[in-house]
Amino acid sequence: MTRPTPIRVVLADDERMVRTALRAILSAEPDLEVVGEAATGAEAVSVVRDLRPDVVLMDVRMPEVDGIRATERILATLDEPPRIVVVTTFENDSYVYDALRAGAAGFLLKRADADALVQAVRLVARSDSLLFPAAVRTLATEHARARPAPPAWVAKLTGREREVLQQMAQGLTNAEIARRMEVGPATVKSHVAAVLAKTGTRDRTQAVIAAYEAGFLNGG
Amino acid sequence: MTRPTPIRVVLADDERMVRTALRAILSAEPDLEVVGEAATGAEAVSVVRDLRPDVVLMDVRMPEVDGIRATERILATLDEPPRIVVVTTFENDSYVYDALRAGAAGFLLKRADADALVQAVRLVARSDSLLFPAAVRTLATEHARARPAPPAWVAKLTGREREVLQQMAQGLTNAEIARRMEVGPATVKSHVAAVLAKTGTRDRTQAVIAAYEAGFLNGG
DNA sequence: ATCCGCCTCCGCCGGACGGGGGAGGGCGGC
DNA sequence: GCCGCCCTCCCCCGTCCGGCGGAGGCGGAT
Repeated sequence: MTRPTPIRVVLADDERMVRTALRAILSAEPDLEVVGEAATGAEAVSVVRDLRPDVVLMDVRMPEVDGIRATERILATLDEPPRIVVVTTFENDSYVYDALRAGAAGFLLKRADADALVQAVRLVARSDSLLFPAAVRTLATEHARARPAPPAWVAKLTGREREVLQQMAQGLTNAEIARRMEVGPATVKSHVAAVLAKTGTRDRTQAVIAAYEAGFLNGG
Repeated sequence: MTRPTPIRVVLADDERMVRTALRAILSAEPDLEVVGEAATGAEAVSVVRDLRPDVVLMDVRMPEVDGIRATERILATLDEPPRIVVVTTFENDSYVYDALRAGAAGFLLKRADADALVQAVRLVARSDSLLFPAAVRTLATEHARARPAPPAWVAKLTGREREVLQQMAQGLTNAEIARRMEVGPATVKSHVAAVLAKTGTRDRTQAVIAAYEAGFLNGG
């Protein structure tokens, strides 16, 4: 169960104190060995290239090149890249998502206790697991809807116009919408006309398309 | 470093062999204790309610109530719920996403080795970390476009009909489509009629909606 | 050789749609 | 009080749309 060769770790963080602390924690474990350190992203890339560690603990915030970019570069240029664990201070950091995209094997908070840190390193070193804090659940459940900026017209619609557009997007005719909203067909026509004007579209089909692409629908 | 009370684990899997294997692996560790087992999702909920374990290893596929639903129920009903690790056989399982949504603390593959299993249990037991295999990266980067199975009508459309539907989804009129495709307006009308028939819709707006919801568009 | 599916077009018709212009009432702000 | 916004509804009219039925050509399958 004890492995012959220890897990080789590189630390990348611009603060010396952090590196020292991490080294102290990891060195206490017989199966872990800190083989190198880096204070910038650029340095991290070259150090990793030279030392070929099994795991890298990578701070997100670093001079010159940040941890995310350094991660991308390492994974893109090395044949058998190390597992990279991205480390940050704040949980709600948007870096969580960036780290995922960059190909990081894990994401750790600096406030994680020593125990969790050590186990995280061991885990990523030899399994294909990813390791992320609770924040990713938010991203996943909110469907990570990276809204590309909702078009201006959305705010300009009145309440009734919104309702009408919703129904249009269900494929209903004006008459059907009128029945559902318990108003006259002429009223619906007015609202539809207003929607077309504000969305800059010429017919209901284009308006529905605009609604879809604006992410205007509730539970799309 | 050794904790006074062991981590209490409950196993939920409908196959006895799997439970036995898991129990064997976990029992070999002095700091882990398997306190109960369940063969169905419903049983899992009640067992967990009674025994209050620290960690639950939950199979996705189980009779009566599947692992995902069982997870939801446990997390919804208990005040201090255990960390739940969802276990499955296939990595590309859509269950990965469901597990995230349900609030699972981790996701493990049955082919994971004993070492990874044990460490995963230890990790989730006392940190707020989530643990997921590489599959989540795909979900995250592909923006988790959970295709709900492309409707049958997609395959039934002829080449021309597809083209026409694409243009319809751009908000073009029949005349415009005719010009772009360099055919007569009557031809386009025929294709549109065919599209409406095959999609089971009554007008172009509904057809476009169907196209959007089917993920029919190229780079939507 | 025949059949069938696909693409191409035709005419006719009723209904839905969208543009234009207008009108009355309610409600809040200046 | 008056103005402005919103919601409600009205008429007219031209256009687009979709349903109906039909037709010819072309190519692959049997």
